[in-house]
Amino acid sequence: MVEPAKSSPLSELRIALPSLPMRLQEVGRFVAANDYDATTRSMRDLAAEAGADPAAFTRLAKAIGYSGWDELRAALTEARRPSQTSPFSGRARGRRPGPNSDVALVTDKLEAEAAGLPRIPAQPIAEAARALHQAKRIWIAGYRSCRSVAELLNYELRLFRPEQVQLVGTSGPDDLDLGAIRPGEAVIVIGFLPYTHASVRVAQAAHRSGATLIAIADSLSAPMAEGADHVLLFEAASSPGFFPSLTGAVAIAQSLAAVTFSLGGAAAKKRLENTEARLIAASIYVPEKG
Amino acid sequence: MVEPAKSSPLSELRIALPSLPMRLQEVGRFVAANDYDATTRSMRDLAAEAGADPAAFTRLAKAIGYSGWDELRAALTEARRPSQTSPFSGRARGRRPGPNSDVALVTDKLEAEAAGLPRIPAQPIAEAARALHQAKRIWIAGYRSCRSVAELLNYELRLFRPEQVQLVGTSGPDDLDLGAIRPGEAVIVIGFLPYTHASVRVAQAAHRSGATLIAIADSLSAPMAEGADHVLLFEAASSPGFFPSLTGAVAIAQSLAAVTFSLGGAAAKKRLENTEARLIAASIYVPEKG
DNA sequence: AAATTCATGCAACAAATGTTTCATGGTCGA
DNA sequence: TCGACCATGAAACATTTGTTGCATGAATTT
Repeated sequence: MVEPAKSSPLSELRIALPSLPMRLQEVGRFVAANDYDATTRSMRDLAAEAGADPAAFTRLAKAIGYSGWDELRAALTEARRPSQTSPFSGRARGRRPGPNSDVALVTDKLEAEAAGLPRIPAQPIAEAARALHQAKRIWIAGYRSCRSVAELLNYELRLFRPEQVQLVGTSGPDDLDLGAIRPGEAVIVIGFLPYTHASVRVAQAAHRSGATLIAIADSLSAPMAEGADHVLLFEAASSPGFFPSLTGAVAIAQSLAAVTFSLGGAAAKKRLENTEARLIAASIYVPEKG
Repeated sequence: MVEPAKSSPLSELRIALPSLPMRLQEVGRFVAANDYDATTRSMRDLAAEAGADPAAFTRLAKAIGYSGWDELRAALTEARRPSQTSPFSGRARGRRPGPNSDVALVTDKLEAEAAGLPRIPAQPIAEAARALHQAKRIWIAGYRSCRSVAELLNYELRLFRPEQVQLVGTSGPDDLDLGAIRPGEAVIVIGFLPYTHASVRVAQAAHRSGATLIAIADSLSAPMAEGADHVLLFEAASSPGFFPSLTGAVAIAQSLAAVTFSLGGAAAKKRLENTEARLIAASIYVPEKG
């Protein structure tokens, strides 16, 4: 089974979709949107639900290069087969470059990261959220790869606390912000090995100014976790690959935002709704189609 | 006879298993071990593989309380349906404010997101990575909450392909970049519901210019996924909380970067080492203590 | 305007599906 | 040992499945 790694039937479908007759497009979209039902229920059954002719399914399959609906369905079924977590397929060293080694790498990575998430301690997150809830103002700092996490947190918190959340270093050099930190405010610093000087400086400034310091880090001994009121730990090195994993940090950030929102109660909800209404009014988003 | 309150059909099966005739036990074990095939392939097909009589499957279904094999199969398929909300999500609704409810929210969120990661299709990621590997240049676009993912991807790819990766909209308005996209280049667009007009415009520009379009999205029917050469799906709505989850998107982004790096071979490794050496020389990082 | 191609729904077809019946062979109890 | 019972496989059954030929109507070309 050294197959040349045929691409997924769904992507074949999607590529061929625009060049198909209208009815076949319709059916094709239905299959793409309900591919699980496509693998389990019968063709006629699907046709009834899609409001189309059963023959259209056969024609669709042939149009994208299969001998018939049965063959397409078989391909979809294989594509959906749950990843066999065989102990041998895993991290067996001596992975040779080949069409399937990349897929194995991805599967390993996803599984490892999924395994890491439930190990994240929940209680400190809830406590940190309470601290955020009480803070008059929230500063967020993250550098290099962690900047993305900082921005995500900044974005989500601003949805319902627009005036009170600020990313460190957006309006000028970091130092301007560092001097502005006051007691009663909260500072979130995100970082993992190797730690940047910049993040450590933010943490120290927060500590000195008497603000609440929340560190999202990969270790209790991380320099920005020193003197922190809350340390939220994630596993950065748990997954294979050339780069430490940020999935855990993102999950923490989102949980933190979710709990803080939940603590905000009706007021937070109202402010979120206002923000969304404003975005819709500015036609930032594509209108949903029925 | 106290029925176990109709839990999963698989556990019903396991419970009734010991009290069944030998052949039915055999078949039952086969079904339990191959429940995915049980939902997709035909009864006779399974019988052939299990080395049993087709009738045994019908008898097994009746023996554990179903009207026939069809009904058992239907129950199995429903139990396996992917978009199924996790059994924990029921807690989310009737949650009362209390000291532990926040912790429960965090736990639920982390569990739900962990469950979503292995469901991410791995193959399309590997294929998209191959496309990135061959691309002369890589553009990355993401707006609003997805900007953080875009920046993460940008950061990681730049570690080993510094001159060839560019975030859309960093050096002026987006439109400047859109006109610069050429065939042979690759464009990555990240987005989920509600979709921003900006992301759709980038996708369309990529498509028009003949570049390879890679969409990281929550649905095949996302507007920026139309005409895309690769669509990488994640579940944005799978987890409780006020905001869709980006964990899946981040995991995809990191896997994509990892595989692309792996495809880059020795050259990529060398360039990554150079980059790191430069960062250390500039003393960006805090030196590790022994 | 006529001819042609093509998309599409309907209906008939052969093949495959799940179920049931029947004959067989084995086991247990009287 | 005989008879009742049950598990089991093979074959026959009605049903459902995927497919294909055909007629219709719209769109495109000549």
